Amino acid sequence: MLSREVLRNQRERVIAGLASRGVDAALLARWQELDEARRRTLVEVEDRKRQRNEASKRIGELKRQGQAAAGEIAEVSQLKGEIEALETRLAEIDGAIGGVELELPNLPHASVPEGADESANRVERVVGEPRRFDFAPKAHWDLGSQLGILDFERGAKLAGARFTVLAGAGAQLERALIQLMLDLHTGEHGYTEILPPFLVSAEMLIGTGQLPKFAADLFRVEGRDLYLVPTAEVPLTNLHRGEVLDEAALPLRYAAYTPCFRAEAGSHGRDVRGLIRQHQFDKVELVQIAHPERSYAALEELTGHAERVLRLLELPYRVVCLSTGDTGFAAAKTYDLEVWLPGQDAYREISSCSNCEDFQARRAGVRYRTGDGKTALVHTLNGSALAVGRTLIAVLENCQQADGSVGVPEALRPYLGGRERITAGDGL
RNA sequence: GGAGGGGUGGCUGAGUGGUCGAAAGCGGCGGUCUUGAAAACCGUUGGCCCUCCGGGGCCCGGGGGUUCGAAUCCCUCCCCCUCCGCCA
Repeated sequence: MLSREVLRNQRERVIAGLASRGVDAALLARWQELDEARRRTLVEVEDRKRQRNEASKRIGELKRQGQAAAGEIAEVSQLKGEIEALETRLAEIDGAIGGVELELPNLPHASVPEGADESANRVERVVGEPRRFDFAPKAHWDLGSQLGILDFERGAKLAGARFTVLAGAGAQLERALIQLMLDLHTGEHGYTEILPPFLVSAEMLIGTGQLPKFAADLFRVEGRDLYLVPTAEVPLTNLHRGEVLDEAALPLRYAAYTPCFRAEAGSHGRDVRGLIRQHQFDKVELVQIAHPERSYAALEELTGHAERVLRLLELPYRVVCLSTGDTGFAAAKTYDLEVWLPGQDAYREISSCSNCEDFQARRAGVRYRTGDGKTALVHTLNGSALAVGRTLIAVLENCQQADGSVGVPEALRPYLGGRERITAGDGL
């Protein structure tokens, strides 16, 4: 949510920012109309209430003195009707303006490249060099199937398309990656590990911005106000919902492993093969709740923490700053980490690190107390570090050998009982 | 799933229809005293919204109702606690 103060008083910035993200200008005009109506009505209803309160007070005094108060009672009765009507109107306006506000995306940071889609994204740096193969590298779906560690058929049998079974060394590799990432972030990067609920209420999803706009991407539990988490960002960012935090405690850093569940109604036909786009995948997520003055430094730091995993695994990647049109709903600035996948001869997204500034904090009511005793909204950041399924893909494709086996990266071996190689027969 | 008891300010806790945004204590902040600190004493101490910057409105778990008037009465939802049942 954008602040009403900004929406009212920084018109040009808001118009330009929303336009660069492809938001219809009519939505903003509608907001302005509602805001004016709301304030008019509020002043009116509050004036009536003041009159009513004064009259009620007089009634109390008169009654205590044993005097009649018929005139005052009639006055209040009259005011009551007026107040009711005004409050009904105010509630309608509030509902409407709140609805508009929940649909408005965050404004992009000044450093974000302008553009309608990913073609305008800016490559910040390229790290590591794609390995040269002296054989034709396979895609992970062939590699994994042949090793018996990825079973797409049985995944589909159990739950349908976009579900996969990991078996044997595949399942162990997934678990090892999770462990490696959590150990790194908690041990070296100062994050507190959290194991949150995997189901959350609609309120939490409104807090982080998935609802009300993107309900179609979520799995909902039938008959309940509960959703499967699409990312641990949701429970982690909402962890301090409604709280006033101690300024000295900032930034708070949280890391969590969760499975993530995405219905992704709009993705039919994209990445249908392999593990890239699944209804269920594992992710280790980082969240920082930061002081507003230090949130952009925190974004660089957090992105570095995600990169650290790729470096440890010796996977080539690049860092991309998303353009205004490609940046997600809640974010002001996002870096994507794209890992090199030799099987697809392309860089593919493996992490997304965002500064949401106060956009989510306003929705979720996360504040801190300032030096002068006031409260102010925190800034929230989140990043995948990393998407585990895609990391597994990257390991398989980058570390594959001519004979179809896969070498285990050095850093991962302690988590796999010293195993150096995955070969046929290590799965189903 | 069944039975009962509760949700009041940073915390403990009083308040059962009117001057209650709310006693008291603790904590916090400021001051007096002190070489300094503690103790003692005095004062102060919630949030949100609107504003013609004078002020005004709202908030006692959420929502609704009764009433001229609700922290207080009624309905409903949520959460917490105790006991029983079930269960990993």
